[in-house]
Amino acid sequence: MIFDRFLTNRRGYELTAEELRLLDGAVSEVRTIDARTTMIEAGERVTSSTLLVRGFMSRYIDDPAGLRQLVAMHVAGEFVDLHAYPMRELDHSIGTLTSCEVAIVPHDALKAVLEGHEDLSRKLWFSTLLDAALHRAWLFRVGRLDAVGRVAHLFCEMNARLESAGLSDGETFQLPMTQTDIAEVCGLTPEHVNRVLRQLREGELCQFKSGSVTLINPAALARRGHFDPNYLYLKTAPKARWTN
Amino acid sequence: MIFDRFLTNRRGYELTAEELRLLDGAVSEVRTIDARTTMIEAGERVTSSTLLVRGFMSRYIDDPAGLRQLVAMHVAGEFVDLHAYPMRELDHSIGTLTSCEVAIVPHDALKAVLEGHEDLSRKLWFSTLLDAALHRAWLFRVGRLDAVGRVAHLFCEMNARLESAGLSDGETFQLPMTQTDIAEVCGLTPEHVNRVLRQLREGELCQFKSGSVTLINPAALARRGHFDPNYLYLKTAPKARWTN
DNA sequence: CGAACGTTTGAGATGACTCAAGCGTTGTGG
DNA sequence: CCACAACGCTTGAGTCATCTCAAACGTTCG
Repeated sequence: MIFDRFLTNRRGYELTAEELRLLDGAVSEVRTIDARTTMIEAGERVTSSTLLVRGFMSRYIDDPAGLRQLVAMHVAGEFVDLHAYPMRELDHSIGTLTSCEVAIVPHDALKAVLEGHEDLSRKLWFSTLLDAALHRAWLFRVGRLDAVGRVAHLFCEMNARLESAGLSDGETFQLPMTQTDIAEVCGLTPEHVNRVLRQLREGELCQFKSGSVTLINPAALARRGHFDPNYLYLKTAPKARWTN
Repeated sequence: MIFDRFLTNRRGYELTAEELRLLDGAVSEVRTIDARTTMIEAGERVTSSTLLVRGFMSRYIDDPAGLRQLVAMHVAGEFVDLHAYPMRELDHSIGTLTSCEVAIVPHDALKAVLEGHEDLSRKLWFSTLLDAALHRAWLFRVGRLDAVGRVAHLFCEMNARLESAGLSDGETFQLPMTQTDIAEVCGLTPEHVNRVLRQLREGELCQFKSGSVTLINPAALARRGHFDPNYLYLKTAPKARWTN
């Protein structure tokens, strides 16, 4: 069941068995993509969307001047570019961080499946708006938090999302990003991210080492990052108690 | 015709006369809201969406610590919170900048109208994803540009959007924001915005005075703000030639 | 073994912030 | 109709967070 993890633990949007079957039936192909590969280039016309089955992907805006800003991270179970279905072409690029397994859903097949299934359509619509909600939280992060707060916020978010996907125990999880990736998420320089990580470690809030995060004091980390998981629309809050 | 301006000048998404009629028919009420009023508080359950007919609105995230980050600006002709239709409750607040005229579209009525109208549904879906594309561009702005670049980018975007709405001649337009509003969009302090505006004026790029922007050198301003209007999905590019 | 890449650390520069004060405008109530 | 409060704008001085540039180190992989 390819779509097994899709929209699990989301308030009122979980798929029925029938809907799961429909989406699985729309998959044309499952394939593997190497790590650090561009899957879709900004401006490309797209005729299928991609469900991430295993691995980590990111979406990013590249500037002619060479500036890069990550605008989204994706974990297993998420639709990476479902927004390409209504939009047809993308304003940003999409690539893998790790080696990834992805399921391809042609837009023709998707259209056929959605015909007459208004509930499922709304759930898919919702899932693209969830990404928008994350964009907003990311805006708050880079617009209003200091460097330590930004990284703390990112780690809290990834923990919550990975926990929902069954990929974090609420304490330790794989996050295969380089310090440069973190910098491109947080609007910082890689050097400064390095110093920030040391501060988080020395402050005994969390540890980041070779693509793996350990939360030492999750509540304090959440406080430091002004993190409130509400924007994730989860049914059950992350295990770690965020509110104090 | 309330929806007259909705999705005009968007590549391949303009409404047919029939669709326009359908949407207009779903409006339950048109009313006026005072300036500087909160229309929807974050976390509220919402059962209708709002088309902005006249005026300026903003969406923002407020933090318990008092930090505020604007995540969207809205101009006449835009659906301010159509995403509330699939999402049911919002992760952010919505308020007016100026006095506004808004059209209320109850979700029941909307649902009835969309039943069987897959094309219109996709256009509405698209319009919510357009907001997400703007979020991404805003992320690039605050994550990767310096203060002057951020304000320049904002002015370029607002010019392009207002031009599409028939509210900018490509040179001068109303933008009824305070310097504090601009700061809350750009992730800056109001004092620094003041200095940035002086720099833009003295560099003869643009002028901002009592809620009105005048572009003096639009091409140079766009360059300074690394502005590329592609993410707006416009059919016709803004009048000012952005590419040098 | 060497190249490429990611991480770590340092020193110095600087852009943006903080705090503080003064000015102009607007709206309002006495 | 004036006075004053509230608000937004402007400017200055000093501080600090983050950046830039540079170098060195570790690890991985061909």
